[in-house]
Amino acid sequence: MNKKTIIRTFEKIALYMELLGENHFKVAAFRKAANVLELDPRSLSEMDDILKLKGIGKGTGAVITDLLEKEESDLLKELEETVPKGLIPLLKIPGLGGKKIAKLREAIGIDSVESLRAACMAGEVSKVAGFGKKTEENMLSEIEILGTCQGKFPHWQMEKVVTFVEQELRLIPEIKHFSVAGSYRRTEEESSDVDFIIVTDEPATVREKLLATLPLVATIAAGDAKLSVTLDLEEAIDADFRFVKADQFASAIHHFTGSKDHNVKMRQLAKSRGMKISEYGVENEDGSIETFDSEEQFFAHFGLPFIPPAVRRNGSEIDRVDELAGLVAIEDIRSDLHMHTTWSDGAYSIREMVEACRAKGYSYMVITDHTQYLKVANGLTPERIREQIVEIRSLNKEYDDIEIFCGTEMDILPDATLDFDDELLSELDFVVASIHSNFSQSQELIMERLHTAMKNPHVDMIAHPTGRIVGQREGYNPDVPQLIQWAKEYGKILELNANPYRLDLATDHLIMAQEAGVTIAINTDAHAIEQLNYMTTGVNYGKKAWLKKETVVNTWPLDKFIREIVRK
DNA sequence: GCCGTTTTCGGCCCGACTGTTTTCAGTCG
Repeated sequence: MNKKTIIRTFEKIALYMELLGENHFKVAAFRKAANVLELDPRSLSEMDDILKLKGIGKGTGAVITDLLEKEESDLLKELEETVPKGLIPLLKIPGLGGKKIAKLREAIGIDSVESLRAACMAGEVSKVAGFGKKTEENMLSEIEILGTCQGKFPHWQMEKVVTFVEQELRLIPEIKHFSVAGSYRRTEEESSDVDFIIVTDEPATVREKLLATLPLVATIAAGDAKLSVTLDLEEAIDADFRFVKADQFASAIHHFTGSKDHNVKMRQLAKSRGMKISEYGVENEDGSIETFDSEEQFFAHFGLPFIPPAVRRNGSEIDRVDELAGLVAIEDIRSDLHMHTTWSDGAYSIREMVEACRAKGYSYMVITDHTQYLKVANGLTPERIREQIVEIRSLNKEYDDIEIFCGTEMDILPDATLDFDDELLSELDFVVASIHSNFSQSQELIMERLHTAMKNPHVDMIAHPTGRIVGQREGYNPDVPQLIQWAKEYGKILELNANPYRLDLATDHLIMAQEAGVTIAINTDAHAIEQLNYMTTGVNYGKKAWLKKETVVNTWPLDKFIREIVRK
């Protein structure tokens, strides 16, 4: 028995109870119990007091005892026997929750999406008390689009949506100010929808203009306080717009940035002090409403420092505010250690990349073009990289405000050898090693390849360690804990690749790496000047893992970088 | 179902919108 199984059992129980239309506090209690275990850093064997945890009581405790003693839960078994499995997808239909599903099941025996579709078409649903013609029609059309809706969209895809919507919003003069909120603002890897806060005194006008100009699949809700639509872009994506007055903005942006758990925790905190948080402000005990000029002031009202959106996750961040000051911030970044030029598959010359990095105020940078194995990327042969070294050394003499290091992004070959020999590697200042081929090899082989790179004394960093593309491919599935252990053992840097397609390593692995004392570099892997801006996304993503400034190599001053990395 | 320096019952975060109702329940974020 392990913790994950217990957590999943609680979640299943909650799901089944929801389908039965159970009291939602009861459902929430099981979800909360799952959450309590999730948040506890200890493994099951390290927890001798699991039944005494806050949030675990008689009912949830009995489930744990069952699982520990006989590997299964009587309660879950009973629920699985009573609740038809076909009901579960019904919860995905917008507008349909536990209560309504329970009612439909009771009244006309609905037990699956298929039977609901049939009942709607036969007009049986509208005969059930509390259901009308409109509900029936809506359900039917929701069932039709159920399969086509993707659900989650990666951050890089959302970025395009956000940019598009922002352009439209700027064209509406009645909008005084706006900001994206929600999971996108928190730099979540994936989002299911996109939220905007709009400051306006004329919500109805703005609403009508948005309805007229945005490409729409459907309008979900349209009131004076909010507009919910499904946008007709490359994919159908839901968007929420909230209309507020200028003085409500700070509270609204906080509220709609979430996360849900962060908000719950903030509200509990407020409540314990006799205050009440809503999206419009903070209500004091005497009923007066306080508003704020900024989110900073909002947090200050509760004696808290500004909590960056990226770290607003499960609520535990509120107990960790003392650590915030030490977290990596974009202002701390002094360099980018991974980028490409026209020498391989980049779009700009070395000089152009240097100028761009100078414009960012970096004090050092590394040019890391691909190596010969990667023919599609015009990878450098030993001869060409030696020429490149000469060019970089000479260019470096022209600048006294930035140090340009000679590096490489060397391929780790499928046969677990490296693309350059040690003699050549020793001529470089910084060596990045990475896998770009044969992703489908066994984990054993993949790890052998990574081990070769790790053991090589000239290699400084492993780039995009898992090879994943968010929402598109899993990568080559390395044993990351083992990789972290090697990084510690051989003193190698692991990368947080800031390209929004990659975000690799992922949050949980970054946490693990930092705990193990492994250094991280946040790099853009830029193939063009604009992509150097990925650094912001990368840093925000790193905050999710509570990466400290000193953990992140490219926040180090130049002399420390030379001392500990280049001359190592 | 869980919790309690307001402690064994009554509340649990809060508000908008919709569709069904004639004052509100359900759903959603």
